[in-house]
Amino acid sequence: MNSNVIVRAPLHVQVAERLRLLIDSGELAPGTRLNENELCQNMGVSRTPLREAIRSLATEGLVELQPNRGAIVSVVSQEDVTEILPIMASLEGLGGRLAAMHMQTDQIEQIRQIHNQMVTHYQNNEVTEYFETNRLIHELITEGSGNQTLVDTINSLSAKVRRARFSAQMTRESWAKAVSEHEEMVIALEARDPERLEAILIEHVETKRTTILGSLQRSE
Amino acid sequence: MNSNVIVRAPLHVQVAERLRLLIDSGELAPGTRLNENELCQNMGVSRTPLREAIRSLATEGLVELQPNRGAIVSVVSQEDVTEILPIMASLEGLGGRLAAMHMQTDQIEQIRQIHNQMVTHYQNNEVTEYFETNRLIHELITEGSGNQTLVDTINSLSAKVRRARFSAQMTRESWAKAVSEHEEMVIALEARDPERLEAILIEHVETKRTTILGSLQRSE
DNA sequence: CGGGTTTATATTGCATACAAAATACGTTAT
DNA sequence: ATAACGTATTTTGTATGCAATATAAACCCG
Repeated sequence: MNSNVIVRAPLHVQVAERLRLLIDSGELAPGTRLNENELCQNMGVSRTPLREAIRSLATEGLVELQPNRGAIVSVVSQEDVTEILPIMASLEGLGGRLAAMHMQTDQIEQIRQIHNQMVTHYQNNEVTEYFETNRLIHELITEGSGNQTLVDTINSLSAKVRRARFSAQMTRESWAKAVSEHEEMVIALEARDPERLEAILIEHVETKRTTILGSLQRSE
Repeated sequence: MNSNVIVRAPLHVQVAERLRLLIDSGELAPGTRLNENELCQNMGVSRTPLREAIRSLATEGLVELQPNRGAIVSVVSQEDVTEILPIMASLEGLGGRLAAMHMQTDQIEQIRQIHNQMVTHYQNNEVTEYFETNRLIHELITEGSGNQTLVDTINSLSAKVRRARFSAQMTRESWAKAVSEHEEMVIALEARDPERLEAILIEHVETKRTTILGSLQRSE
């Protein structure tokens, strides 16, 4: 009998994870060339698993392969974000609708608590903590849909938008609006009102879109 | 000056394409083990590019990696389909809404023509041709959204459902319903009515869901 | 004869080696 | 001085080889 065999993840998976982190943190900025030898030395692996990892990231869309010239960290353009946000709106809306139907009461209570934390961070002007709790709430609602494929799809899209790093600069105004929408979200969830939660989430992403485009305007 | 340089795709890309075809056609059935040596010999390449291709397919979800035991063609379960269809509904709905706003008149006319062909195939009971024209119409509408990310996302999900091969057996009744919904779709598109087209598309995927689940019931 | 253990074989995982292409560099010619 | 060419170096692409793990087979013992 051995039911709990320990299978440590293959190297190429570990490497892919690490690369994902480096890209997500911005340590590997968009447009950066991935030099295989260099990365191999840094991570202490041979080129084979590294290259396998790069191929994976390429199909994920995180890097772009240039034949005979290696891979670069893919750049997320304004157009990309413009394309992605409406999709996110639909999907988050769907997730919210399903969550309002399926979530357990204690799970909803948990979200309420995290939401309250988020509001505190907002009031204290703690941007990083705000974004983190914000992200967590969206994640929990989506997971509350019970639809893993939906969670994966949203995550993959969300990662790209996040990497664009347009969202850092909110105006006081749009930030307030976002928080009030979040308040409404939790209320709709507590009332288990699928249609309402869906509508709010769609509206919420729309707010985000406006914020991002506004920030792009200002930065030109 | 050389603007039309011939860059032939890297081996691992070609191999991935070929594998995708084999899986999609059912030649490599779900659950089949991918033996590296065997495939290498068949395709006349070494293991390195083959393995890179397999990694790509794994992140696409077409195959499943089992550490130290290679890869198997992933099996699309009933649960998977149940998860995917609501997502498809949302996304196709979104695509339709955008398409109704953006598509050119001649593009809409083209869809009308293909639609008429499809109806003929329906009347002549030509199942294969029906499915093909059907698929083409959905593809054209989605592409009409002008949102490439949306097209890609839908295609990736759609591929999985198609691979499940539940949809082959429609009842006369559900087939008729599907055709009539398609008729409404084209009408809404010609009227450039975004909300209506979106609603029909969502309803249409719901019909598909019912059909598939019904076919699953019967096959038990 | 059957269950379990050992041994052999096959298969995957990773590293290295070689080939081809691209980039960088230096030289020459204008 | 600069542009263009050719060579050297780096970097990527592919193949092969070795180690580790899993599967299959043979064997032993009850």
